[in-house]
Amino acid sequence: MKSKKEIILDTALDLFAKKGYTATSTAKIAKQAGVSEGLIFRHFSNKDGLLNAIMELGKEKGQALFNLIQEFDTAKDQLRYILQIPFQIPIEEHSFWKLLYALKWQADSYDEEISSQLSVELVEIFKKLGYENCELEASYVMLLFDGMATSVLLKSHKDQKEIQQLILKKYNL
Amino acid sequence: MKSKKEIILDTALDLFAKKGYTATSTAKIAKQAGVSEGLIFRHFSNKDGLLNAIMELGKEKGQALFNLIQEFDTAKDQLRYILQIPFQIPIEEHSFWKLLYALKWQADSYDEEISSQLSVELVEIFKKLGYENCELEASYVMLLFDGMATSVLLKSHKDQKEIQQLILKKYNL
DNA sequence: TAGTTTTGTAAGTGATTACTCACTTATGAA
DNA sequence: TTCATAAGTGAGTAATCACTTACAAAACTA
Repeated sequence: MKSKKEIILDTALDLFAKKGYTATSTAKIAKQAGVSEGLIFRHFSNKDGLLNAIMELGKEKGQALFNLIQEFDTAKDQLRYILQIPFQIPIEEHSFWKLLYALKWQADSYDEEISSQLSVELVEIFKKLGYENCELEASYVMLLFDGMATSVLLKSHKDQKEIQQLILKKYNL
Repeated sequence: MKSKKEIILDTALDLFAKKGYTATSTAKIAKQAGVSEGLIFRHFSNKDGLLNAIMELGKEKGQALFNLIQEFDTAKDQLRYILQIPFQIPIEEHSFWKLLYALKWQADSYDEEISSQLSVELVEIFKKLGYENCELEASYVMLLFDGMATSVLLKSHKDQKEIQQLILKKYNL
């Protein structure tokens, strides 16, 4: 059984992802979570602290996805894995990724840490694959990665398998 | 000289793009614009009406960019033009596009009209270019387009010329 | 010039905001 | 049992929210 703290975290993530951070009041979170509003501030220093806790938990799950890159032996396999990450984001984690991507457009972004790490790994992969301008090709894939994630998180799900195939084909994977 | 109505529109766009729609109060808009808060509601029915007026003005400017597609004779020239649109968004229109992309992650999106039109044109272009699966290739370019725009609007400006070149090269343009 | 409309302001409105406070209840160790 | 701490509540707080009202200045029209 989930603790009330966990319920608050889940509910806040759900509402932040659906309605946006500023558009979600602590009163609404408390009501939907079935707890008193005061309890939110017992567990978290303030509304920002609640958001930070959510992003910290989500980042750990995201990190797990990226750590798997190293498990693949060849650069080709690693690239194939990276290019399909956006399409395999678990349903249960959709809210977190949606919130992460929505927050990118506000002042403070939470995704720089993760994305810069991915960028570094991509450069290494393209070096191994013998590409001319590895940094540039990595930047392109980062851009493609953002586009894929946006498509998965916002658009309909029907053509995604085909698009995924097309992208892998473009990199001879 | 700009009318106070125009100053309100400019100021609201600036703040909405920087801080987000819900995080920007009508009081802050009035203060930065140097007008009374009441004047906002004299010119616009409510805060949503103000946003709608901004998006309507911006959409016209955006439409002008897309209408230029038809000015090019060959499918190749049209595709070349489309692929560089995100890189040539005027500085003065950055706020509008940033707001448009930020709002995509909230409930109601304003960009479907524009993007669906672009999608249709891309399918036609790929038909003319003899591509196998034109709808799929168009979806891919739409996704790429989103990634490019995001990169231009949020990231540093230094590598963008090179990325633009790379993308054109990938389509033999 | 007189009358009408438009543009603008200052001071409000009730509702909602994030957050606090005093207090009660549950948990667990000695 | 006792005592300390953690978990939880409900009723507050001042500030801010979107929006309204009453009224004045300015601009247009006859």
